[in-house]
Amino acid sequence: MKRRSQTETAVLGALSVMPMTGYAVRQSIHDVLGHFWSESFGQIYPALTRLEQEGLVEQGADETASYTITATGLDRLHQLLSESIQDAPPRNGLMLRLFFGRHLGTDACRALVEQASVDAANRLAELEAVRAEIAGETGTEADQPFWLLTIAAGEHSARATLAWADEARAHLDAIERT
Amino acid sequence: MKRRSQTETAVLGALSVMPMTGYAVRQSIHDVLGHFWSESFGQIYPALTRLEQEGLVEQGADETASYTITATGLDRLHQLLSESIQDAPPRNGLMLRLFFGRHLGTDACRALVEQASVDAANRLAELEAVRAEIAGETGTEADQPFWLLTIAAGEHSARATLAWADEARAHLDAIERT
DNA sequence: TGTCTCATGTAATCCGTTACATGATTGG
DNA sequence: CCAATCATGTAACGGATTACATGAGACA
Repeated sequence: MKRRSQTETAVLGALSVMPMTGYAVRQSIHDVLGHFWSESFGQIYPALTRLEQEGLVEQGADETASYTITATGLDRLHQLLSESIQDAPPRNGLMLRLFFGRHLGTDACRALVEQASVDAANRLAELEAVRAEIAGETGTEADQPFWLLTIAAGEHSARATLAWADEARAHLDAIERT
Repeated sequence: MKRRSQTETAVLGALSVMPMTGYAVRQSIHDVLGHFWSESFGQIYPALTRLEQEGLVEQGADETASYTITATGLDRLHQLLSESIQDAPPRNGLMLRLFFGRHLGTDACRALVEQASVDAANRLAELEAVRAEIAGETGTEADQPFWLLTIAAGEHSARATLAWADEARAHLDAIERT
């Protein structure tokens, strides 16, 4: 089973919130979904062209060159979202390094754990900022409860990393004492 | 800055534990590191050829066709592990769907959350099994503390997912009642 | 004898990033 | 007026999966 690109899902999703230019699509995915998703211009612009050819989005002929999602586009979005999740194979660089940590040394491992801990703390702060940002938006009230769902997931994940880092620190000390 | 493949790191790492065939390299990465890393044959075999040409691994000319890591190979492994982590851009299919959950409907979202919860519970069980498996191994005592470090990370992550799922269930109920 | 696992490899294909190219508009 | 941001695209490149092809040995 070949795995299909999910770029069009993300683009249609972004346009389902409000009409936007391609640039703004990238912007909003990066800013709001950034902890869970990413798209590059090299994907977004060709995708928009395809979507327009299929009549799923329309480029506002008015002064704003924004794209608007059509009724068919909304149908398609629903359909795409319903498809089974295809997860990318895991590739966790931190875990790869720690797994072979014997060859890296406990000090370097400790540094990696510290870095992960700091990153998680930053992520927590950013998620808090995003939460505040979307709560202040108007016109997206119906979407917000779902957005908060994903933010909560990010927060749980970040806090889990912090807790693990504490454990790992002690663990590494114990390794060194043997 | 172009992003280099980390396949050779994974392969050298696997061979640093014990000599193996390419098939067994894939096997052990899949079985033990499976929650954090993955490699396919299409990557492993060409990588082994390259590594052999560079003198980082040697194919045992004896009856076993296993590859053995050389002293230079160990140096290279250390060096590769020390390089800065390059994280793949995030692509979380579950979060993408929940984020646009308004178009998916609360019932479908609930099903996604349930699935994630079940998956996390399974992951927890598998990690427990891996923990038991490696604890019983001999000849890998020096590596085991580091392996346990990664297993702990997986467990924290899985438990965080379970906790989030509980929260999400309640959250979705609240959405529906409005 | 036939199927399953072990074992090695290659070719097609695609996804996605990065880099490059270009231009309009805004604001200090 | 110059820099930064907004805006749209394309081409090159590389990484990785998937599928295909092949064969040996085990074992039932």
